[in-house]
Amino acid sequence: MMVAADGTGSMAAEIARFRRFNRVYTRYLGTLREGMHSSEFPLAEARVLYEMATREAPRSAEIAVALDMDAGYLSRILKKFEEKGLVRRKASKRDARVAELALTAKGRAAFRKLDDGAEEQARATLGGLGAGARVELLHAMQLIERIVAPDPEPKAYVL
Amino acid sequence: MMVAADGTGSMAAEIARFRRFNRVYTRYLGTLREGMHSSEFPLAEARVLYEMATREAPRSAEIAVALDMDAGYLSRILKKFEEKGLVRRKASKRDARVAELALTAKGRAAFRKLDDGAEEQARATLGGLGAGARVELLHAMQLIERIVAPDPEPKAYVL
DNA sequence: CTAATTTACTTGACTTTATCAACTAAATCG
DNA sequence: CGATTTAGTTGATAAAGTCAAGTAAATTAG
Repeated sequence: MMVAADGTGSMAAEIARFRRFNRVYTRYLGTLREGMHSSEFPLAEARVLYEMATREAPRSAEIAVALDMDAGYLSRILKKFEEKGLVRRKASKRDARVAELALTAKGRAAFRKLDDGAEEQARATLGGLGAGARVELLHAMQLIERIVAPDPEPKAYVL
Repeated sequence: MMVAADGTGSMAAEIARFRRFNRVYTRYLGTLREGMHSSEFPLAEARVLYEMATREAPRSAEIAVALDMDAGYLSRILKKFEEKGLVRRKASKRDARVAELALTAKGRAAFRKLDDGAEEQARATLGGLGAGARVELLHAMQLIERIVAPDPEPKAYVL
């Protein structure tokens, strides 16, 4: 029986490669040592800031969905941000249940700093690459993104 | 001035794409909700199990390096595993400082379960794809892996 | 050979993160 | 109106993760 004599690879081999990528990439992202090399904000907070900064009129529920994050947890983060003067919350006139969120100037500044850091880091990685490799890399990322982005399922097993 | 009228993209655009991939992928991996949909082991523990299961004679320091994980934290995880009967630790005859680690039968069983889950999950993702897309995806992953794997730097800013 | 250093890992002492259920309060539906 | 649903907050913990100090064995230097 002839299986995968071409470049296709057996299903088992494909699965192994897929999984290896996840391991390598989580390692690359530092998933296992949150905060260890303490950047100013832990990832969750940074991402909340990001969502706030890139939305017109951010609302808690939106952010929670976007980040797949517990609402209570998010609420506390937002409270903390408010105490630090990064975020303003005020009840919507329309619907008094919803809090209209906004970054303060200070919040925007904090975000900008993070954003610059991320930009810098990305630049450093891409910069060491050569135009060809860069194009390939970006192409690869876009491809993966298209496959993976629409999947809302929690991936419990990055192993 | 003509910039990137081909498919190349400006540097800024490339950076944006690179960063978006990281955001999408961390979301996909569920980085922001560790344990939320409680799988049997939190990611850190699962990965430790993985390292143990895939090494000949695992040692604590090796695993800590492989996973970029705090040694103290790892020590506790190992202790917990030992208490649960998943791991055996005994001092090396050679060097009494180093603990020779080994999975017990129970530990191997626990790993197998996780491993099967991961396999299953990977299979589900790949299975919904069609041979062509699958080949492309794996190819893309391999490419990214090659670029990213050798980089030991902690990526603080996935933003 | 002994004393200082280094290596390998463990422990104490916390701080942060994260979860989940219970709880207000406002809006909507029947 | 009363019953639900929706939005977000809180209490109560649990779990994760960090960092420094500590123990003990091995290595190195004098």
